[in-house]
Amino acid sequence: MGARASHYQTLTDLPEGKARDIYIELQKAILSHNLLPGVKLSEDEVGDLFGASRTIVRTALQALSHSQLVTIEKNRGAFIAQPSVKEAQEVFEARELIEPRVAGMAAKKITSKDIDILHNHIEAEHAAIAAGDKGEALSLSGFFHVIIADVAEHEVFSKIVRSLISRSSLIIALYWKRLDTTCESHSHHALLDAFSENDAQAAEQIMKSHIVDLHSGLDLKNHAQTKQSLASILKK
Amino acid sequence: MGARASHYQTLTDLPEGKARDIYIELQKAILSHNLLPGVKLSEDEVGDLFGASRTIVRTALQALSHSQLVTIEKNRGAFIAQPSVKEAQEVFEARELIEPRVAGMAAKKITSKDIDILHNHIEAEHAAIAAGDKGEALSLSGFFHVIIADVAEHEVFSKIVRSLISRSSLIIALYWKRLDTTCESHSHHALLDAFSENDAQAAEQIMKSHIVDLHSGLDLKNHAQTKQSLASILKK
DNA sequence: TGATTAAAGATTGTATACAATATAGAATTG
DNA sequence: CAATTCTATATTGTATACAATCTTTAATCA
Repeated sequence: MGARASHYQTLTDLPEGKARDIYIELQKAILSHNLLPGVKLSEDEVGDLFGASRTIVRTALQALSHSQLVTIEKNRGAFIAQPSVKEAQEVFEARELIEPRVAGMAAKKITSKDIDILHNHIEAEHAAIAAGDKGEALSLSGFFHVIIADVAEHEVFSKIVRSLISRSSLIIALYWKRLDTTCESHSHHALLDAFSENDAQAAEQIMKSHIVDLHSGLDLKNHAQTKQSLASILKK
Repeated sequence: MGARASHYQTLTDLPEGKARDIYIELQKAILSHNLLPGVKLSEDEVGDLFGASRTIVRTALQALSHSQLVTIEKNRGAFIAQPSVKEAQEVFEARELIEPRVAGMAAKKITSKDIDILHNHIEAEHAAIAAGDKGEALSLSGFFHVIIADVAEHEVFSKIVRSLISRSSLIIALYWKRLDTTCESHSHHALLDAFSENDAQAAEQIMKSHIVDLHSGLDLKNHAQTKQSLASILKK
């Protein structure tokens, strides 16, 4: 449970300060589907919302743009990114290559403390589902993968995985076709078992099929372009 | 030959304008080892050099920071990044996983026009070596890998590869131990052969051992921290 | 002399004013 | 009435002024 908050942190290298705070808040809203693809992030609006000047807001928005969660169009402004079908394919192809390797590395290094964290994480996910908070559940299920990358203690892979998972959240917002988001828990439990036994090969295998399964849950024909307002939602 | 310039472009999503120009110029200087790890990039100095205001310079520096070519320290400024030994290891481990896959994909999609481009690229590399321009030669040899990623037509992998190769340039500046930088040409030629025959497996295999070989050319014990001035060099 | 402190200078952090551009609405024209 | 042009408004792009912080130098003290 307590481990969750910390995982919103590190997609960005922004130094501490308001810009970083804004980055993290917006990221949180995006990953939990409170801000949907296509929504405009006006500099003034964001600035008013967080009590920051446009200078600061721009720093945060540019950082989000570099993380590919936001698209900045010249003279038009910043919008929540809308990954194309091709990008969606590619992101999951990349995950299918990289995350199994990372899971294997994690299996070799994992400690009992890490296993506890992952276990608690799964429980938090269940709690969120029980509470009907789909966005939070989705966000948690993504961070499960991030924690694994952290366990592997490989910063380069970890950053790549973070980026791919963030983008997956946008992709899921646009293209997810299944009604149940809970089906994944099975894979996550299976992973946990493999980790407990330090079985790198099994972890790798399970992760691979887990991601293939997620990939197959996308409907990559539908183009669901969205549009909606901002301030109302962010003020949780 | 003509293909070269275009490959300095796309590590950044910066919209066209001065900030992007500055980004590209600084990147060029970094990748050709005209700006070495540790060098400070003062906002005023860069601004004077390019005739831009600090606002613009900061945009460029922040973008470079997100590409991990530059490190920004709060209240201290921007410096050319100095990858640690651990980061160096990790970057090459990532390359060993990702680039062979990308090479395999490229082998399946490559056209005769692409092969010409790669061929010309190798010749340009030779020419640079003959002209004694080591920095240019190194830069070109990195971009060889980027071109392959572009041939694979996989933007997600391509961006990752670009990022890893850029960082490799910094790593080589700090840790390269061999005297000959030309040894690689053999691998590049071998790759070209595999591509010509659309032999994905061979391409994958050759790329893997090529990167392992590059990795082994690093001395990951020495810490060579550098320091030097700026404006003199950038004014080519 | 060596170390510590204090002041001066230089550099980055932030807010804001103004310019350039895009957007939305009104007026005009066929 | 539809389409287009024009005008007013709102939004982003950029430069600059001022504040906060760090760095360097000088001065002080043991």
